[in-house]
Order: sequence, then C-alpha cells, then structure tokens
Amino acid sequence: MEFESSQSIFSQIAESLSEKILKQQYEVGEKIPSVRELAAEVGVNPVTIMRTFNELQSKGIIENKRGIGYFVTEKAIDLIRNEKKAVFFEKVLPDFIHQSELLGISKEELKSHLNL
Amino acid sequence: MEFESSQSIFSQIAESLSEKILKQQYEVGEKIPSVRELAAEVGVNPVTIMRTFNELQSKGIIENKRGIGYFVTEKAIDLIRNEKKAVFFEKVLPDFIHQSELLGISKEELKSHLNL
Amino acid sequence: MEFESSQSIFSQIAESLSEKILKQQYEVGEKIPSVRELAAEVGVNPVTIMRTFNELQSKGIIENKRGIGYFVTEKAIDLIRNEKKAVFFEKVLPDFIHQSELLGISKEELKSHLNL
Amino acid sequence: MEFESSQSIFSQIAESLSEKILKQQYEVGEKIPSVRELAAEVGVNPVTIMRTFNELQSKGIIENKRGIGYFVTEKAIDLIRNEKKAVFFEKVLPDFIHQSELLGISKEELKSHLNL
DNA sequence: GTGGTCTAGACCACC
DNA sequence: GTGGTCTAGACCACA
Repeated sequence: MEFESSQSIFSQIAESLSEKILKQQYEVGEKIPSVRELAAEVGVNPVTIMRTFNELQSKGIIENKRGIGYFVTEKAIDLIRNEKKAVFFEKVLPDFIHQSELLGISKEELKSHLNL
Repeated sequence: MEFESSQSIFSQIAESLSEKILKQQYEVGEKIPSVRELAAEVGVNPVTIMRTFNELQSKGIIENKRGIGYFVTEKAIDLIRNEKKAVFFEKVLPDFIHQSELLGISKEELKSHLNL
Repeated sequence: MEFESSQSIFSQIAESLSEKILKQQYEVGEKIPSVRELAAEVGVNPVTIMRTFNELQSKGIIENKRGIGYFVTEKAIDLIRNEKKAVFFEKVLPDFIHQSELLGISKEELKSHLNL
Repeated sequence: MEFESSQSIFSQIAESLSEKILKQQYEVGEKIPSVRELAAEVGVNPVTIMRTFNELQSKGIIENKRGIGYFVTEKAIDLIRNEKKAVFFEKVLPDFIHQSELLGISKEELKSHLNL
C-alpha cells in the first residue's frame, strides 16, 4: 500500500478501512483482519495498525472481542456515512464552490467535468 | 484571525494573502503590510509571518525591497491562478467526485447545490 | 451472558460463580456444571471455562473429583467472603469515599442513596 | 510517580491530570506541562504522555495550540465532572451497594465508615 | 522550544 | 492465535 506524505499513515489506513466498510467489502458483524495480518499486508509496524483500530473503535465503527479480534459494528455504516456527509457538505462542497468561483470556472465547464 | 489546527498557520496566512492578491485587494506593485503589522493583526509570532513571506517570495508572488518592505510582483496573479488551477483539477475536483459518488449523491442534488 | 470489555472473561465468570456460591445457589458439596455445559451456557470457549475452574480451584473454592466434575468445597463460603471483604475495605470503600468527596456529594445525598 | 499494574500507565496519568484540573490545580486556559517535561517528571517515555494527551484531547478536556503546547479548555471541568458523576452513579455506587449487601454489612457499620 | 509519527523490539494478559 | 502497552530512538514539521 502506498501513502501520501501529507497525512499520517494510520489515518489513511483508517480511511481506507472505512471506505471498505461503507462499500460493504467488510460486512456488519464481520471480523476484520488482525493487527499483525494488516500490518504485514500494508507493510507497516503493528502499533501503527493499533492506532488505526483505536481510532475506529473510539468512533464506534469497530469493536473488540477479547482475544478474538475486531469486528464491524452494526452502526458502522451509519456512522461512516454521517461523518462523510458532514465533511462533504461543510467542507468539501463549500471549498469546491469557493475555488471554482475564485478561478472563474464557467458553469458549462463544471457541468462537463462532472458529467451533469 | 482564527486557524484550523489541521494546517500550519503560516500556510493558512499565505493562502489568505494569495486570495487577497487574486481578488486584487492588494494590487500589483502595491506594498503589503510589514511583518510586524501583520503579526499584530492576525495575532501570531512575527517569525511565523516571516516564514509566510519567505514562502510567497520563493514562489515569486511577492518580492522584497530592502529596508522598505514586500511588494506584489507583476506575475503574482498568474502564479497564484495557475497553482490554484492545478490543485483544483488534480485534487479538489477528483476528491469532490469521489466523495459524492461514495455517498451516492444524485446528479439532481449536485446540480441544485451548485446552482447548475 | 454478557461481558464487560474492561475485564477478562474468565474472571467475570469466576466472579459470577463465586456470588452464586456465596448466595448458596450452589451449595457446599454440590457439583457445579461441567466445563462443556457452562461453556455452552455462557457462550465462550471451553478453555476459558477451564481457566476459570483452575482459578477457583487454586483458591480452594472448588475441588476436582477425577472423571466426575468440580464440587464446592466446605471452606468455599469463608474464602469468598474473606476475599470480598478485603477488596471491599481496601478498594471499593476508599474509592467510593474518594469519588464522593471529589464530586462534592453531600452527606445527606449519600444517605438517601444508601437508604441510611 | 508510582503506578498500579492493573491499569495502563497512560490512563492513570490522564486520571491524575483530570483530577488536578477538577481541583483547579490547573486552571481553565492554562498551559499544562509539555510532553517532554511531564515525561521526565513522571519517568515515562514521551509517547506514553502523548497517548495521555490524545485521550484528553479527544474528550475535549485539553486542546493543542500548534508549536506552543496543550491548554485546559473552558468546558474541561464540566466534562470531567459529568463523566465522573456518570461513573459514580452508574458503577461505583451500585457496586458499593451490591457488595455491602452481599457481605451483609450493617447500616451502622456503613455509617461509621462513611462518617455519616 | 513545541507536538506528531513511525519503527523495532520486547513483554504481557487473554482466548 | 488475539490485542495492549511500554521503551528507546529516530525523524519531521512547526512556532
């Protein structure tokens, strides 16, 4: 797995897992890969994965079953979708509008880029 | 001035100055406020402002006249516009599309939000 | 049976069994359920139950009769009561006092909560 | 500083800081010691302190000012008091009652221990 | 000076 | 096998 330097590795992994859960590549109640597995798979230190899991757990997206592993919670999809929506409407969309106005991009140009 | 914790202060100030230049609130050839003035105005350490000015100077957006101050260069607007365009088409726009698809936002909804 | 994630499962089960013995729901000399039965009943791995039994046996609360099962010892109730008292006076009570002082809970309020 | 082995060091430090804030030994808006200072003072690795600060920050008890340090937030005391109250009334108090009933501790004995 | 991240390696409790 | 914690040491960006 490749990482952007602008963001911490552990939160990029968290983002990646969140998207997979949202796309139901990991289903509700399903066990996600173990710390060591994921660490080996993406080529980072296990504690980096732990930080990822801690973050997701504190958000309520995954939960731990002692000695077994981490599982996708029932409310995971709602949580992820809600957070993403908030970010989208409060940050991504306004920023998009702001930038396109600042650059004077015409509505026709926007439409073509967005296939609208 | 308030800052987001997610980005460095000096780049937030640089962004703010760039936008003002782009909107011609500072015109070409005009002197921008001194380090100390700006520092007092936005409430940060003068060295942070220095770093901002160095950044803008290295990009060719402002230039220093020894003992007098910093001035907006002739090519400033082009430079800013080009950089903003690059960021917009390589990052803001793709991210916008990706997020809106991930959230399943319909084309109609997008159109209404964007006044298209 | 549901478990708190903050404590190990085997000690939660041990605690539950101890309380039942103390309340004489299991009487002295009585056979307690087998490893497999209990495992099925509370929904955990049999080895976890084994560990619980080992723990209780090492304290002298239950004893094994080879091939037959585990039985409540004669001194079980004393052992449990003594350990609980120690914990109560060395940990639960001091903590209770500390927290109630820290939160500034009045003596009247305490009395009413405790029916004193 | 000495630690109990039953709880993680970083959360014991968090608890200690919370109590100090609650007792206003650190006041609202005040800077708390830096990561390295605290690490040296209590004799642990700086990353352990970082985990402590992350936890407190995620709860909204402290906030970071870039390059300067961590500061006690305005709502810190409310947050701490509310959380402590919740724990007290939902866990400490019920557990206290449960244990004292289980051990058959008389009301008179309780009163004397609690100075009621 | 401040915090933030990552690695490597060790050790532990638990299932 | 699972997660959880801690240390030591390095490196980085930021103010």
